[in-house]
Amino acid sequence: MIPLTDNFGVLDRSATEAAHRLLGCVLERNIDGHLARVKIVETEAYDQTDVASHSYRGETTRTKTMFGPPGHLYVYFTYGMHYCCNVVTGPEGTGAAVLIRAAEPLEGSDYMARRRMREGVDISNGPAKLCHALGIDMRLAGHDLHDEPLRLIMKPQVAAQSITQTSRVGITKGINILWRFYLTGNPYVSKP
DNA sequence: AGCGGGATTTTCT
DNA sequence: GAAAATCCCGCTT
Repeated sequence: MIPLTDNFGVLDRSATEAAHRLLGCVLERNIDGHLARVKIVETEAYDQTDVASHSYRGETTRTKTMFGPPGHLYVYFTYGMHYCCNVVTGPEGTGAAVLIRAAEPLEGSDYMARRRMREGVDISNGPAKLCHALGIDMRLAGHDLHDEPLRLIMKPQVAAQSITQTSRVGITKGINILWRFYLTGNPYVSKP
């Protein structure tokens, strides 16, 4: 049954607002007969006005998903071996997206630990670790997060007082803006 | 606990 | 040709 209101509507906002709202939301991955569920605990915002963003120089083959509708998945391959995933936000056409940097396993942690060949926080305390744990690669590039096998389940907004806001990680440009958000004290945050 | 380098490929200068 | 929205291993304190 189709819900009366599409709760993905909150993603049709600026990347920074959406980055707030995505904290505490759940990613549900169906893979290989397993169900893996994780809670998002760390995010970063990017948009076309931002020198650190892949969308800064406009739409390209690589970044076209970022300029598409909110609620789809922008996946990129980096450092020759890692994948990272972003949720596209709004307004559509502005090249805005939120990097999912870390998440806390809720279900299927044994399966994810096996994929990662690691245990505990090392399962998913980083953007490439999370993608490895959930089996996210270019096959899911542009995927609509309403649909199987990877769904985003929106949750109520987390209280502002439990969110820490800092500079983003791993970039050399745009370090002056505080577009990284995480759940204060959560052990799965990549770099507290 | 902290630093340095290697892996490995896409993208831009 | 070099940097990159990273991770892992090994060496040094």
